[in-house]
Amino acid sequence: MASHNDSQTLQTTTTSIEILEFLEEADGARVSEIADTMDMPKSTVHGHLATLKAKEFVTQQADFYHLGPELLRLGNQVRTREEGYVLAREFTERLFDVVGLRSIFAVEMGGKAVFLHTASGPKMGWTHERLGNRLHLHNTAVGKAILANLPRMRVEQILDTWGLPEETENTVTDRETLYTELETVREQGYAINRAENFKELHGIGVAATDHADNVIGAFSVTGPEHSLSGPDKEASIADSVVEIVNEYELELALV
Amino acid sequence: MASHNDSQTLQTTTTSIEILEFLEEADGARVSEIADTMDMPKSTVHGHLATLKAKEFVTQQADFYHLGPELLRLGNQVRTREEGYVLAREFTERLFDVVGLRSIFAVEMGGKAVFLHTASGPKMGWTHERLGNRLHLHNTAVGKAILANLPRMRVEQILDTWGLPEETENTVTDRETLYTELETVREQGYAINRAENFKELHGIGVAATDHADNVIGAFSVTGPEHSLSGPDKEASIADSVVEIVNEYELELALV
DNA sequence: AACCGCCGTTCTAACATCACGAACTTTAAG
DNA sequence: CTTAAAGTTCGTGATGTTAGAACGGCGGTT
Repeated sequence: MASHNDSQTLQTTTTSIEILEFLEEADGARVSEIADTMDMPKSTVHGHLATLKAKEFVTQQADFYHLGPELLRLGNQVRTREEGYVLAREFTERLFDVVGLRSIFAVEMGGKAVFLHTASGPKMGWTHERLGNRLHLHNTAVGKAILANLPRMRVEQILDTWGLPEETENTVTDRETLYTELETVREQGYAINRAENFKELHGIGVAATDHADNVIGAFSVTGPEHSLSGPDKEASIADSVVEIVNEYELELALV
Repeated sequence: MASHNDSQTLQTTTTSIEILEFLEEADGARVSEIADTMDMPKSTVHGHLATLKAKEFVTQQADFYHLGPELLRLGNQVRTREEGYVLAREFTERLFDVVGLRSIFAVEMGGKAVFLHTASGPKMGWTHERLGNRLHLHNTAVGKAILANLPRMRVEQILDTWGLPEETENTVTDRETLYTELETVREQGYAINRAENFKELHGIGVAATDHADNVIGAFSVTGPEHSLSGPDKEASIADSVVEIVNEYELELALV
């Protein structure tokens, strides 16, 4: 099963992780289901599951395996590593209360935007399952807000790594165009996503920085075009987001 | 480095996971720090980190490694796997609003209580970092509430696995005593923790069940003795918790 | 400015360990 | 009761992992 491996990665660990990822999308599974789908012997799968179970990365309920609590514990550390991350939860909720649109807080990790908090009405569904998801920075509101506050060198590095993949017809795929847009973002204090990442989904994002102007992350609100567009509407919503971010930065400075 | 390993677990995966757990408690680390502490060659550590990084289980910031976003994504699935888990977030908050004491929602996994949601005031601190933590069922309010609603056979199985470790002088360490207490829990509809798990920390827990009386999890409020004790106080707080749980169960049935 | 030391990364060879498939056990179904 | 399907255990051979040394890069020091 070997073959030309990428550089220097351990196969056993890789396989274990792939099993975890399979369990995630399958929402739990049994040994032979995994073995069949991933084309491995049952005994191999069993060995991996036994190991993962010992560390509580998976739990077993009578022949059925699920992702386990230790993943939740470790994953939660990602969200609570920094004071600013924790505080952002409250302000994400507050942002939703004020604007009434799905609100998120995201940070940059490895050149992508990672969702740490989301808030939306109980009936709006699909809020939770996106935590930890990664999106590109060049085609999202949070992403552009963050990029606009990063040193030019870092931005280039990130674009070198990930490029500017076109995900909708509105995606900016040219560096120079992006650079001038980031300039605009710095001037007006907020970034806009006009369905550049997902069809019909618009967003307004604002970056939050600490006392030394280091970016912590960014807040944004998203919704269908009609809920965000119109010059006055856009400006007024952007104002609300900026205001929340200001309060957030203020409170963070006090801690 | 081999030696007498537990049964049939894969060492490579185990090592990778141990590195993750080290990163969790150290709040990030560098290669040689890990190598020193865990007594491994740097090259080995590097190989593990490279693998984990490729899967975004860790992120790298200039020689410094942190837990990565994929852990958050997978961990979050644990919290959102079932409808009832997701709905519980809102009711945990609501419980805190009503009672004003630190509130939690926990479920049973592998015979232990796993924290899925917590709510407390912004200034009460230390709420977040406990998600995913596991506590015993026999010495916590949520745990006893859950046990009281599980079939006797299952309870015995769990006690066989974990025993009844004594964590404070108040911990119930005798099975028969526990069984009679569970009987009381069923009668009065709520469970009490009188500093049986952690010094001076009391709690009141109530289990939530679905239409077929299967336990989904349990809500509880916790605080220092004086905030919960006194016959009338205890009863009135318990009433509040029960009421929240009733509303929760009702809404869950509607979905 | 050059040296030195520390740290991360790459390389290679040896051997421990993991993957595989067959045998065994258990559970469910007909 | 028989048969089937799924989970688990076991042994062996091939592979991938480990360990340690060598390399390269970075920062501090004299």
